[in-house]
Amino acid sequence: MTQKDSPPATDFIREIIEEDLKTNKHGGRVATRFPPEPNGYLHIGHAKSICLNFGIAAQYHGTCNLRMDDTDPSGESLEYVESIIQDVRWLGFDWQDRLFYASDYFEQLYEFAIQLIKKGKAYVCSLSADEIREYRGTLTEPGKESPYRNRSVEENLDLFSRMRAGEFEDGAHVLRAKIDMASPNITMRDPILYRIKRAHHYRTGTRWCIYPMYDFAHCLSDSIEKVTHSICTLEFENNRPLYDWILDQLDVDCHPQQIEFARLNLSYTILSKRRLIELVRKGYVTGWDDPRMPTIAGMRRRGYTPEAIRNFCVRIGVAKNENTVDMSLLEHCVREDLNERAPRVMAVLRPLRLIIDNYPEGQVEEIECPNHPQNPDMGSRRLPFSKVLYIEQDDFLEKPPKKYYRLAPGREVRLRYAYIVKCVGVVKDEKTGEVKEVHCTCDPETRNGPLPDGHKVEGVIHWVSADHSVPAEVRLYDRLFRVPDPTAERDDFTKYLNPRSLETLASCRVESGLKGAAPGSRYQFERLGYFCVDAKDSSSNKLVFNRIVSLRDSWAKIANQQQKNE
RNA sequence: UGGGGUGUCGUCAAGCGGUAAGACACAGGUCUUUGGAACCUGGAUGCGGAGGUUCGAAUCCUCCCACCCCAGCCA
Repeated sequence: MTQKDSPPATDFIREIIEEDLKTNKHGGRVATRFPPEPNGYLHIGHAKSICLNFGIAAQYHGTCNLRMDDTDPSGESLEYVESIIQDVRWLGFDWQDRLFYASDYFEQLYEFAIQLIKKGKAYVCSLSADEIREYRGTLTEPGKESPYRNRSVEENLDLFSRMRAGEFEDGAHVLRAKIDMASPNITMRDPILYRIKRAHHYRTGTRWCIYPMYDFAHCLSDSIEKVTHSICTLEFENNRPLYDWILDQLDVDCHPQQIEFARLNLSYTILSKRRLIELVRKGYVTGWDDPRMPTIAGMRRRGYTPEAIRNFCVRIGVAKNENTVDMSLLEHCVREDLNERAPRVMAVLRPLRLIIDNYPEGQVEEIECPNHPQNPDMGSRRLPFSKVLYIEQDDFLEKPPKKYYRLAPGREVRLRYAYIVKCVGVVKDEKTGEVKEVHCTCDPETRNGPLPDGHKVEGVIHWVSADHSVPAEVRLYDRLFRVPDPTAERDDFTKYLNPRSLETLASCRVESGLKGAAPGSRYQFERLGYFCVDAKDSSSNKLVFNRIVSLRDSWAKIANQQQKNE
């Protein structure tokens, strides 16, 4: 972690841990774990959990394990494992040699199941899936006991070992805990512990045809790893009695405490694995690392920094309230970080030729430009200035509205770090009326200094020398969805996809120094926003930049209001 | 109509019986060679509602209301 990360705020989980430390509940030990299922990529919601678990471990001098919760072979894969490892590491966390897999515990878990059977606390049930559902009862009605509930220990042992041996069809039997079919908590109505599933597991291959369920595997995995605080999300609150029940029946020397917190929701995006997979599979995005995705991989490619994401996770807090955090807070954290560290650079996204009529043809001056106006330590560079420049199309308007103080006929504007120029003419396309060129004169006295008579120019615009700049493609990314909560209505969330979430600008011009920029490096394009060299598509022949986030644009706000008032 | 949770500013979120932190967003302003950044100011007489206890309640009690989760051989 860097120093600029805010100090970890306290929260109810840390309070519990501090209390436990005070009472020496776990011998002063703090051990957490982050247990993703490798069936999808990690997203910003996982980042909250990662920061919580690893953050707590670091803060209290404990440990945090990375554990693949891979108990359901369907959908799990090595690709996901590798992405998870990469993402957690990229976020800045280290589990040293404690990368674990629930699938590594299959043998132990099986033994625990035997123990349960021997204690008369589990039985093999031969009801069909439909029957089990019927027997389970409803929210308001108690369930019925399975006719197989009172099989003898011997029979259960025999059946269970034959389940493992592959003697039965998928679904023919399950192992169930013998708890209470009348429990008001449905989780406790003889929950299924093991199912027969002939599926290839990405790690254990075909060694197993029975797989433990989450409730059975999770608490025991925690216990095996000697976790002290098992932090999970709210939807598992109903499962906590079962978590405790299983550990209470078995002969284990570690009984972790499960604590639940509210998962993160973010406006203008979705954070459900199922839906993210749908976006990828149906091609709404280019992949898990599409820069519009709320995945760690997507945000990394977009140019977000781990520091910004960690800081965001600190600032959103940890509590039990259902919450939807404003996307603007994430964007704020990204700007805050990048403002400090991104070197400034000149880039013109939508070029408009600006010709300085009174500037000598062929003359080139070197203009000294600081790489960061507030931080001289970041040095400076020299930018070529010449008669023909490119400026931003937005920075010239023939009929400027009120409060517009950029270039317009007869108006003056400062070319950043260079001269003040005055617009003396416009060349338009005869047919379309489109402005093709802007002609200006410049006052040689004003080079990078105040006007001689002291009067100031309000507008400052960025520029690039036509002959000395290089072409680039810039991808302008915006929010993935056009509404704050795409899943609010029951209908298809994809209809709320923002059609303008990506705009590709193919003929941008950037200062030539950017030619050798390393993939992933981040810059502020002056007055526009923060951009990074796309790690996948950019090359020395074809520069490709991603817009990470725009600068706050108070002119856009004014212009918007003016439009509304009309 | 069962059980488990949660309700404090637009959004997060502190508060733990002594008189409503902070952040983002928003609105004004200062400054400015980024309409950026930075800085300043403004906002809940109010804590889901109604009662009660108390000198004193967001904090304790009672009742009510709203929302979320649970009926996968998913996690």
